Amino acid sequence: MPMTPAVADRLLPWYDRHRRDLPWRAPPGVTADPYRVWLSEIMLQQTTVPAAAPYFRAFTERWPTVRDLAESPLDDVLVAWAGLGYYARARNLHKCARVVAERHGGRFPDTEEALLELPGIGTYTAAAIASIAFDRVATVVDGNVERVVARLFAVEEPLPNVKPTLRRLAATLTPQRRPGDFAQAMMDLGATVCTPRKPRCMLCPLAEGCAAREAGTQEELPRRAAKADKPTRRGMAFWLLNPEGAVLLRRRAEDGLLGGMTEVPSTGWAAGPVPDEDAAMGAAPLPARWRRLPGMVRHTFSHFHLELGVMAARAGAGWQAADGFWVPVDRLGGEALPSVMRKVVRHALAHANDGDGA
DNA sequence: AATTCGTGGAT
DNA sequence: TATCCAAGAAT
Repeated sequence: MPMTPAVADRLLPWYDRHRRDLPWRAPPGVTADPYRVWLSEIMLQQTTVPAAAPYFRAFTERWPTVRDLAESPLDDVLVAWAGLGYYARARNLHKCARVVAERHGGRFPDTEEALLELPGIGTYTAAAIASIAFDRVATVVDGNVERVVARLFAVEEPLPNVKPTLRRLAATLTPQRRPGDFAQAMMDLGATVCTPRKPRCMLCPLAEGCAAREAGTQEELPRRAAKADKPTRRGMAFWLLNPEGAVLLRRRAEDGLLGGMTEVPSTGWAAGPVPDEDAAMGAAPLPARWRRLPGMVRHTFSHFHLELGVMAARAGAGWQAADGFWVPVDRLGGEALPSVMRKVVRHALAHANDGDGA
């Protein structure tokens, strides 16, 4: 068993020496802006630091305060979030900003309990904001902390079932002083030293007393239950270009996969083969001289693979689709196009001149 | 309680 | 190429 009270006493000095300078971090000793802490924590949910950093810079430059964000239309937020994934985060981010602006006077609540009531803020994020922005004693448990704790105590039971146990063990480590720094130190340790593969135990301030290291199981912990394999869904997308050089797009449903985002019209995505050209016609946004482009767009979502065939056609002047809108190809950067749809755009443009596609 | 929800880098 | 997985939340 590690000497739990000593963990923070060893980790905080390590943090003071190795603390990473991340875009959302205030200088040492300076109180963090709760808005920036909140924004970064939402962006970092299931997302790497390198992926989130440029989005964080763009958001804080464009929306310096939570009120600025609250006053912005949701669609602008979705455009800015496009490419970062898990788009419910962006919808909840906007919703949360409005709640904070309208019901909390533009200031984030300063307790875990109150933070938990806000959209998009769960147990992890509430604890992170409370500790980092408000110096509240809170147990912050993310994937890094789970890994560090599982190794420190040599917990053999697999995730995710063992999560409650890991949380209880983490709570025994949480210090009364500098809880925010301790939380960030645990996460930094997990990100840079106690890494998923090849942990650098020689550099670890907690190596002494680490039960997994003593048992030699540090590279095996934490164990994880086997994951279900991803099925493959397929569909056909429709690339329709009008005489002005604009492409037909539409908005996805507000909820569910890619909710509220912009898409190239397509058939549904389902198990089975890519629809043949005749079958796809029934789902085409408009009748036209549709032609199958060579190749396929492949993309992997959180829980399934997608293979998308692409058909292309030219629209006549003045054509309109019931639920679609036209966007000039050179202005697609201003649309809320998720990564999979940017792949479709790239594929269509790449093959636009293979025959009559363009 | 088990599913759903993205993306891209590392290995 | 295939798999893993990263500062999780909502339902």
